[in-house]
Amino acid sequence: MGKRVSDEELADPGQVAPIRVGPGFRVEFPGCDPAAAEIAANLVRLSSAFLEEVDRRRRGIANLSASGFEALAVLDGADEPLTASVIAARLLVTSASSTSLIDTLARRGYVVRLPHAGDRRKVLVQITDAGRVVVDRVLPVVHAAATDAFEAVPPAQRDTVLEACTRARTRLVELAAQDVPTPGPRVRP
Amino acid sequence: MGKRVSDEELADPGQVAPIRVGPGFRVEFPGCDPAAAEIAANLVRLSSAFLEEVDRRRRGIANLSASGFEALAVLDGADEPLTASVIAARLLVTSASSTSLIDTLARRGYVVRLPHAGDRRKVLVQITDAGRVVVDRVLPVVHAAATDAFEAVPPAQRDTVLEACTRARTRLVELAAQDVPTPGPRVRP
DNA sequence: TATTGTTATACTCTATAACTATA
DNA sequence: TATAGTTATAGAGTATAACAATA
Repeated sequence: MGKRVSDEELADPGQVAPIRVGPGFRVEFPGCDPAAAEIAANLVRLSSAFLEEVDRRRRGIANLSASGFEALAVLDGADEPLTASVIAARLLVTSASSTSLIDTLARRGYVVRLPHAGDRRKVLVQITDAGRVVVDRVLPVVHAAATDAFEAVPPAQRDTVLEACTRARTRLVELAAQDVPTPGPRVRP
Repeated sequence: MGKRVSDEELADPGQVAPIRVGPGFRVEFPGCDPAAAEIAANLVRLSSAFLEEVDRRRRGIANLSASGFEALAVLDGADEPLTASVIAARLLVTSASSTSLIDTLARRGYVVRLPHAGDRRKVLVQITDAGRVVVDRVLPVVHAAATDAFEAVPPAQRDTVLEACTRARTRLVELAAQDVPTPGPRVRP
């Protein structure tokens, strides 16, 4: 039978409303800001909807994961072969994951491994012509999806969104350097 | 040796700047909007940074994937047992993935499977007390992370961000219903 | 000794397809 | 026949740990 789509998936009546939290939020989660929760929920939902659309458009181009496309784009943009560890760092994955990702790309003929002249422990990963063809087809698809999705946002709102994103990311960089805080308990409704 | 962190990860000088596209964008990707590309990049980056922080805070609570936590939250919020297919629909996964997810949750004692009284093909999934304990610990962590990350966004900007998110999501719902467009070619710089 | 990359192990998640038991 | 859920299969991704070659 394979993939089945259940009832709920068809429930969207064409109207998209902002995700809001209920009126009991402040009581249920003392010390938490309902407006912040709403911003977070809406941003995450939007990001995943956008990535889904990108993925849908990308599907026909090559059978690669998001990381696979990203690695190719990084290699194409670098204009020179990169070591496995540099790729791992750019993609924020472990060296082991990087190895398996490069394995996949090499198996498909999108990259080749070259010995590093100066340091024979290192491996240089070079994008092939076939890999460049994939990048040339993928990047326009991604940017077209962005254009289609965000041209609905008026220019006046764009700077505000960019600034808000930057503020929040700045805060997240700080938070990541701190210990995990213990939040107050949930007060069940 | 295990997980190693490479040089580049330490490269952040404490300053977070908006992600911008280069001046050659319009030439390289004809018909695409550089401002849209910037919005998209910044939103996706922010969303993933936020989810990473949530994941970091969530790690100590239970050894579950994001889908695992989400499924528990859905079951907790529903206030009644849900069928496997309803869970699959809420989480936007296939019925097969739902089965394996429920397997994992059941193995850990966070849910139990019950027979459905009316329709013996169906399986009801019920959250256990142990599962509720996990939800009670996870939700405050998520909302605290949102509060910490987004309190840096001034209230005046919040409504704008929410509105922009909703506009873009509306557009993405429309796009998802259309055929994948063929974008113009990339003009290599 | 430290570092680079690979391998080994184990688990999760994904998708598709076939299968069962019901309806 | 159609539906609900499971199982089978195959692939990709994750993390941790151990390892060989090289520095």
